[in-house]
Amino acid sequence: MSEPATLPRKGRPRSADADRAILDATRSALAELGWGGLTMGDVAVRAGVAKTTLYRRWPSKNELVVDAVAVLFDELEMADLGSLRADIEAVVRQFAALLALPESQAALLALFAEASRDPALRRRVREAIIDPQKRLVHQGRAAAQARGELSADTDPEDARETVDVIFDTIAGAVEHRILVSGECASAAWISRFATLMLAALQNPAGSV
Amino acid sequence: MSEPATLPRKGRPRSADADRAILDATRSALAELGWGGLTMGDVAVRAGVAKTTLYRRWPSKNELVVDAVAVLFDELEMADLGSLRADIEAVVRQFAALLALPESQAALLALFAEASRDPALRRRVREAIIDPQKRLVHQGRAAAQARGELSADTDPEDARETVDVIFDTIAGAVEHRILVSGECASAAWISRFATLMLAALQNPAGSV
Amino acid sequence: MSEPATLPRKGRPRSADADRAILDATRSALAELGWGGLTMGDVAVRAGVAKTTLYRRWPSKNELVVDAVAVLFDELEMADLGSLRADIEAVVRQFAALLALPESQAALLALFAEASRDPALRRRVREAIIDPQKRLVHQGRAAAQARGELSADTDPEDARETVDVIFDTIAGAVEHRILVSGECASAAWISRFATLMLAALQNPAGSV
Amino acid sequence: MSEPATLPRKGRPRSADADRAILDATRSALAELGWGGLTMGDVAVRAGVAKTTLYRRWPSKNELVVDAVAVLFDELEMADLGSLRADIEAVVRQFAALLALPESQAALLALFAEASRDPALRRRVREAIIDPQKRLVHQGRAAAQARGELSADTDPEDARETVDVIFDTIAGAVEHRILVSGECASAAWISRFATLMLAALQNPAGSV
DNA sequence: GATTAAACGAGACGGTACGTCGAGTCTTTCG
DNA sequence: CGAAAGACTCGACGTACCGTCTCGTTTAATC
Repeated sequence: MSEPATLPRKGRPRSADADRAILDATRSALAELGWGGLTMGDVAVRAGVAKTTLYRRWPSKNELVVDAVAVLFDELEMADLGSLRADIEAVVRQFAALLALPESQAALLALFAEASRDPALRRRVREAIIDPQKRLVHQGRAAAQARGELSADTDPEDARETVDVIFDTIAGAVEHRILVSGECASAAWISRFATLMLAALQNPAGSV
Repeated sequence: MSEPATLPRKGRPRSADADRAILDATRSALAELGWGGLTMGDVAVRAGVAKTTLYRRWPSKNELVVDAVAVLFDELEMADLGSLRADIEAVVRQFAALLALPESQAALLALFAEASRDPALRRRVREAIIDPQKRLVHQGRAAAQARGELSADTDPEDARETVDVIFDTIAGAVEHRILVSGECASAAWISRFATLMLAALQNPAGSV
Repeated sequence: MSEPATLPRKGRPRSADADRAILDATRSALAELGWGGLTMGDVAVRAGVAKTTLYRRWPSKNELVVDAVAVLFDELEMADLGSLRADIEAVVRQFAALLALPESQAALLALFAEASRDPALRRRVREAIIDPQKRLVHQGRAAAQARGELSADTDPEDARETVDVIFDTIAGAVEHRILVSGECASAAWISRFATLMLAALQNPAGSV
Repeated sequence: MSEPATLPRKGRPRSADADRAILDATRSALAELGWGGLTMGDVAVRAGVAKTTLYRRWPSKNELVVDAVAVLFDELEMADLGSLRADIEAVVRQFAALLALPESQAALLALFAEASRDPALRRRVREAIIDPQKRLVHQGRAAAQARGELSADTDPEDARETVDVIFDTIAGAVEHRILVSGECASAAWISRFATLMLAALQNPAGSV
């Protein structure tokens, strides 16, 4: 959760085992029971830990789930596969697979829902989960520019906002498909979506 | 909840006022307290109605909220403004405004979250809220084709799937922007997004 | 607990069965587990009732136990046995038997202990349990005076205070013997105590 | 707690300051919060001591309170004031004053209550608190016999039992008056009670 | 003066019960 | 019969203490 090298505080130190067991228990309970069925008491039992121990570390279900789920997103990566289309399809496939996991399925939407009322939680979700993924767009664009598939950026500020819109679009489309519609992201859908994005990215002057 | 013209049963008829009062109360409670803070008891009190009355009409919190929120989406419409860009921007603006309302803000995500575990609810949400909006894409494409901005469909099946992807992309981008990121959809963002979509739609063979 | 004939209020009336079951459960739990081992949750389970139902009627363990125990004291009575000694021994024997019951044993002291910090509870205990027993002293004195064993009262105020002291002495001696010392009130002890009291009562001017 | 001259073991010796601070803290916490409100953690904090230190000395709340309270009773003494009445009144006054202290008020009854379920504790309470006070009765009787106010003992066994009953009666009456009824032991009440006891003691043949 | 073993503070730990709250059902009386 | 009122069961909540358990840190007696 934070500074790895905290000076040795007084008293009995917190058990690292407990931390791990709790997060694991949270993920498995989440997958089995969904957000609504997830209870702190149950997580404590699964983790073989007292409820108090759980509350000592996380003030509420929300923060616990953020931490339990955030780690899943760290595995996303942008592998340079030689073409922009291949890269886009790969990252969409990864993201779709992640959202299709039962533990993220229920957790993410509920987390977003809670976050919509709790600015602190929203910040936490964005910092721990959302924003880190923008790096994927940056990496993909840089690779494509190196290959000559995309033109170079002119204005850095403009580039940043472009990245934002592209990220919103890709993330949003997959989220909507998987989480909202509840349909799977088939190869055909991914291909079609990649086609759409390629056209969009390679023809920036489509307007006016 | 349904059959508008049920034959007049025996005994005291159900009060139509109550229905209206309950849905209004649900929406306002939702806006004030969010999904988590919404209680059936509170809705009953706000509506000046007994809890029993409430349960007599809706079997649970979820279905009640679906009905309370669904009506908001009926107001979306695709006005032909003379150009595809204008039409896209207009519909995105409407959708963004809708999602920015406090009562939908909290409700939608929570509804989607519940739906992710409850197939019946998911179907209900899709039928009442999501799918009806695809008509907007159909209307917009038809108008643009009439204007010559887009080429005509060749294969109807292909067209259907294309509409799906486009709908997923537009809806998803706005949802992500507003609900997940929690940022407003500024005029600049909308313009940028419209540019992206125009490029995508008008250059279908962007790949290879 | 209160007016037997409350006008029929609206809503579902409280279940009389529940009241009875709860008080019975309280007494049996008390006898088995003692005050310290008595938990509201356990009482609820034994009574086949939800914890909420229990709290709806009694705000805390204390008041519940007062009500559960008070009824035991209603059975005490002063039977005119023909002599003051016999009457004293009989009432002491009854009181001792009552205090020796496992359910009163633990409950009374704990109740008195709580009452020592809570004036409202103390009043409740006195009104429901203690003071009603003073009637026994009054009855016994009246009978003895009728028999000529005791001289008649001269000053009614003086008589009242005398009754108080006698009551304090008798009740206190038995309480101390049973509850504090934890020894049984054997026939020998009762006889000896009766002798002491007779001497005290029949020689009011023992001092100078 | 015991053996004043334990052989000096190795390692750091226990702090005598801590012992004192803990007992003081216990008494003051008891007076302020009563038995129910007394927590080990709070005592530890008040005493400026770790909870561990506390448990290292006393196995539980009960034993701690016994020790904390017992000392108060050591101050009771029977001063030979020249007449049995004066002696009785003096000792009753002392005892009443002791029971009126807020720290004993709450502690004693709760202690008795606990003891009623825990034979070990009961023994401890009797040995540390109750029985030592019987010496007062012995002393008073001896003095009165020396003065000729009371006849000499004939049978030592009979004398022992007589002392027991007298002690039960005096202690019980004061306990009931102060702890159970919650009324103060006024000079008038003490005088009246002394009269009663004098009559009882000086007319042993009241029966038959 | 160094060693050493126990006492110490701090505080995390597994538990148990607390009293409250919301969901959804059931049982009254009134209109 | 519908509606209002409110009691009902159930189960999770988050808190408070319990008594135990590490930790790292004194502190006196012994070597």
